Amino acid sequence: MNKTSKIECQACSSRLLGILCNLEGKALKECNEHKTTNTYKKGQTIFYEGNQPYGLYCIFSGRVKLFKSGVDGKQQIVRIAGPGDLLGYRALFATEPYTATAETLEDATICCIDRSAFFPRIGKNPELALNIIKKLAKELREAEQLATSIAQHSVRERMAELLLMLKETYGKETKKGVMLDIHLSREELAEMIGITQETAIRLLSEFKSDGMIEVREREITILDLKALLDTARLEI
Amino acid sequence: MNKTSKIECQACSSRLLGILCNLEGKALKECNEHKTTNTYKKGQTIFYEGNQPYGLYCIFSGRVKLFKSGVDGKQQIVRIAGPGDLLGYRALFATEPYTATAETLEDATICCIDRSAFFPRIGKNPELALNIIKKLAKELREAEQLATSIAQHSVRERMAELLLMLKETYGKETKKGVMLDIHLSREELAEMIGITQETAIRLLSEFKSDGMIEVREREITILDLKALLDTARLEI
DNA sequence: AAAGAGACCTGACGAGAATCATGGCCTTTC
DNA sequence: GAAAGGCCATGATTCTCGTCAGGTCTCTTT
Repeated sequence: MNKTSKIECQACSSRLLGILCNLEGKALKECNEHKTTNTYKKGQTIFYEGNQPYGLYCIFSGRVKLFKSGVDGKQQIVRIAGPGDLLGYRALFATEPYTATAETLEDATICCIDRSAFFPRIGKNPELALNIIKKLAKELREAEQLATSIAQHSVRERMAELLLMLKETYGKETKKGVMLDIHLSREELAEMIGITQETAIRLLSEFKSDGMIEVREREITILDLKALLDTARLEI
Repeated sequence: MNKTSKIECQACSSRLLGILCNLEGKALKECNEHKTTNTYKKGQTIFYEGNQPYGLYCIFSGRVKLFKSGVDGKQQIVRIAGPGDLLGYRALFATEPYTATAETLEDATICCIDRSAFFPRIGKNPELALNIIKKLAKELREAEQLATSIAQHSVRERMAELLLMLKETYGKETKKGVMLDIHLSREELAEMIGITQETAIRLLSEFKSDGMIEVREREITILDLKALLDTARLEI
């Protein structure tokens, strides 16, 4: 992690993507004054599960995975965040320690806003409060969906679901099909849906030989969307 | 479901337990004027997954389970709510349809506040907004915890965890140990942790013969807390 | 009293997925 | 250039837990 020249909130295009999109004027200036900008290499940890939050992280560039560690070192990825997303706000608002570890999936630039500069803003800015509420509501739905999926679906169904979910956020149309523009290892894919690395590899091989996807290195392209939807057994 | 004589928010002791605890004066009066009070028999449905929310439910008495239905009718209970808790606010704020079905576990009295009377309040009342944020943050943590638990822990560990979790909210100290003051069927216990009814029954029998718990009908008493903690393999 | 429904309990069996083990390929490091 | 380590791949084996099937008990209905 390195401190770099500060990114100015006022001119930050990433900010407009996330919760802080409605901040302006004085509020924005104040945020800007109470923050530092850091760069991280791929694989670096931003904060650890169990630590006390002392600030709010706002991603300028790069992607970050949030995961919980189990007893035997096994990890469960609960969320992937990108530009404009905030990190650690759940813990901050619940005034609890972090319940997950944040680690960069790629080289990243991330700002850290001092908690004392941010917290009081919520009361003064209804739009900000509503944005936070909406974001939390969305993440709650997704978390409940994940739990239900792990509990009720087979590993094959879950892998198909995962690819479809990744497509929503990272899908890029190409001539062949929809390419997933995010590089995750087989192990990380596995950790998102609570299966082992070996099983994930086997499933991807199956999907590949079934002609549903194409895999080159870590780049996955969905060739047959309909077959994948059938495999996921999702209604609609 | 029956309409009954309205419960006055101003005099409602259950309200103080939940998100609406800070409401007062004019705001409270307005809420009170735009709501109806209904009574439900045990096992009745309050709202269905997929429906559009048109109001906010506030529990006066009784307990409610929220669950998602899977493809083959299998249910996943995502939360249990009681007096003072709000229902359906996640969907309301995310402006989505309900993502779970709400059904009473006991006879219950529940008020329904018109959405148009509640929504604008958030902007005007920072404490209310902060309460909602905190509640969502807490539920998000619990949902992520559930997903991780189902993904990483054995059924035996999960059942021990579940009993410990129920103890936090519903535990009543008795001479023998801590009695869980909530009546759930074996199937409902199973649906909370993503296992089958048969497995749940087997596990409870095991726990009983190991002397960790005592079971009389649907009343479970924890006799050996330490053993249960060991079984759950939770790090304190 | 008989019949039916619903919750609880137990046993046998087998599929699904984890675990263990091994090898290949590629990149990094010395 | 050899060694080491990370990631991917595949086979063999193990075992957890779901499925199926049958049975008891209680309570309600006819």
